[in-house]
Amino acid sequence: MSVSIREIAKMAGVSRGTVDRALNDRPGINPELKARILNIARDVDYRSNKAGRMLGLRKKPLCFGIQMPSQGNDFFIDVRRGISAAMQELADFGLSSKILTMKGFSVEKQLSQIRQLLDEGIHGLIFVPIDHPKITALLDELQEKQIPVITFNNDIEHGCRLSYVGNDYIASGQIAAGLIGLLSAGSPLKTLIMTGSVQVLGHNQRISGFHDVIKSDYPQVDIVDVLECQDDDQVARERISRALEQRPDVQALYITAGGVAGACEAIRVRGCAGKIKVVSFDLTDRTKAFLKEGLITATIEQEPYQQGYRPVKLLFDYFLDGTKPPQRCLTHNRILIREHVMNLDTIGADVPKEQ
Amino acid sequence: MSVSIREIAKMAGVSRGTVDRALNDRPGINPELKARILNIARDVDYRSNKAGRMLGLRKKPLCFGIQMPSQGNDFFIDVRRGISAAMQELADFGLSSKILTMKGFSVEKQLSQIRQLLDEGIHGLIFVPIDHPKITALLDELQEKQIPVITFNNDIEHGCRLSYVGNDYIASGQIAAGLIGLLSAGSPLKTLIMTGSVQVLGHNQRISGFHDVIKSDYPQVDIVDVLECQDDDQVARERISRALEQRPDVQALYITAGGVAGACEAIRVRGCAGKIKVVSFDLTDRTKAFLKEGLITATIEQEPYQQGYRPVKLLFDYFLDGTKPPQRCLTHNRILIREHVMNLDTIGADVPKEQ
DNA sequence: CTGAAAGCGCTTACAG
DNA sequence: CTGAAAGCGCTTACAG
Repeated sequence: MSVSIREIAKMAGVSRGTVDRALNDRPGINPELKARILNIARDVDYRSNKAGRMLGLRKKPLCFGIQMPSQGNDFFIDVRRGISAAMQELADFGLSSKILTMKGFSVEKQLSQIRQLLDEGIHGLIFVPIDHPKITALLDELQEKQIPVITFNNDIEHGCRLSYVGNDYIASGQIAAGLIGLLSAGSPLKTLIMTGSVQVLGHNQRISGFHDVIKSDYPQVDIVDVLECQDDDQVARERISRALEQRPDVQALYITAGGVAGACEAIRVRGCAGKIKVVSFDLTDRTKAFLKEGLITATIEQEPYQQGYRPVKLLFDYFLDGTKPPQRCLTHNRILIREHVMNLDTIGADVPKEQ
Repeated sequence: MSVSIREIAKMAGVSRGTVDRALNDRPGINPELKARILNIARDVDYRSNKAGRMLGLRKKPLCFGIQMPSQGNDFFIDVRRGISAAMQELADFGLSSKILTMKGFSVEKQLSQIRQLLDEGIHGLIFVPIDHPKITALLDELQEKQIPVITFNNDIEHGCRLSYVGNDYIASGQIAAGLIGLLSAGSPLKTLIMTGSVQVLGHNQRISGFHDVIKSDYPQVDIVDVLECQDDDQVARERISRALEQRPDVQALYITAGGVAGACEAIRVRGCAGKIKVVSFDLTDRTKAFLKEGLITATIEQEPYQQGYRPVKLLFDYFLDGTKPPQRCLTHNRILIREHVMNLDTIGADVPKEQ
């Protein structure tokens, strides 16, 4: 509980309005006076009180725009839970949001949806960027317009945003390799990789992180092939089925992205359930069922709830305080095994579920 | 953004003070009038605004008492980080705290420290209870005095508290069993258990959860013995050393509590590093080093930061809103392997570390 | 360029 | 039992 604006006004012998102008870089104040006030504020280590600002916010309520490729993608169910929770928590402080979603990754769609949000009037933007020059250009434009941006789930290589909340794809690939290594128990293990698309940076990073660790620490693991399934279950089913036919010696499958259900079904049909070790990512309802069944050995989850919750909170705090979040807020790579999902209780205190 | 108290006052044709008396069960109001006001509030779905209440709080600032056995226990380092973060976040709303800590588990010490906190004047209590009738009795007394309590890290069987934040010890034992089962790769695995104390409920639950899963799902795993080390590294070193001498066929060690460093040193001295699979709990600096070395195969962490952060937040919200938290807020059982700790980045977005 | 007033929603003494 | 006023810290029009 530090000093209030009122006390600084008293010390400087001016009105509270003038102190406010000095502290918040508002126009219309004598530069010398401003400097004097800022000095006093620094001396007494003034920090604006959140409760006061929060109440004041209701006069000019904030609105955030959110854009994401969540349609038809179960991963985003928990993301949306996180967003809703944060919005509910902050609704009392006047925060509202406009959410636009799309199916799949289309640069044009993303651009037009963000334009729409801007037209409708938003103070900040939260979205899952596609790594494309047009999006980078848009980010530059937003910076000009003083609209802060937080990316989540996927980051953008070049382009300025306040922060990124999400997975470190290289690290998650490394952890997958560590798991496969442990599961090998020191014996040779022929491993197949199924990836979503070689065009997607994150998928490739999950392969390169995996590859590096296998090469340096688990030489007994032999990567026999890398298949692509375009995140499509049907394609995954066919490719995996064919691969197992051609290579009956495959003992492990590492899936970097989508197509998990298709791959698992192919394994089951060939009678290999439980014989082939499967490591996947994320935890959809289908993945959960395969874990219970013992078909998937382990899955690595990336805290989707937090990926929705945190960006909203961070952006709000930025408006309230000017608090700058870290450049990257990495979510934890949660290894989940059968016993995690057999027991509903073990969800984690940060992920409230409906009771 | 719902209606304000002012609007309800207008609808009821009374003053705001009267509405306040009705809504907050304050004395001195005509019962009929109160009922009428409450009806209106229900009709318009009135919810008090947090920002308003938060600002009002500064007149009668809240103070929480915190008591825990953190002295000389590295597990509590992250717990304290979580507490500090929550306190800093809420300082603007007038919250302060008094923290008393002890070394080990003494019922008398715990009682006297809590008495001291009560004497100094606290509005709510957060602590790690010892499961003992005297503590249960104290909880009853606190309920009489209307002082809400949140337990964390350890719960108390009988006794009323607002909520518990911490591990589900049975579930964590089950997950440890799942890990050992996977590491066995289907072959027989002679496994030794080292526990802290057979007097401690949590330690026993970690054994029984482990036992149940092994029995039903991994019959190839053979539990050869259960040793006790009193959470003491010296004792652990000796017991494990002797056990390995007598039973050179041991292939895995499951450690339910403390003494991890002692046990690991014994394994290293006997030249069994990497040959014996070790599963432990929590992540101290020493555990981290053994994971990097490859001596510990996996450790199960229980979100210590959240165990400090959440209770403070939940108790504050309770005072602000009357929001009742769930009976139990379980923290996630995080399986950590070597690759998690090789890379500092993968900490998790909910655990801000100093950069 | 500066000040005085009103307001955000809720609570709390103080009058009546 | 009820009301009118003042205040929590900050912001924002409106005067001057």
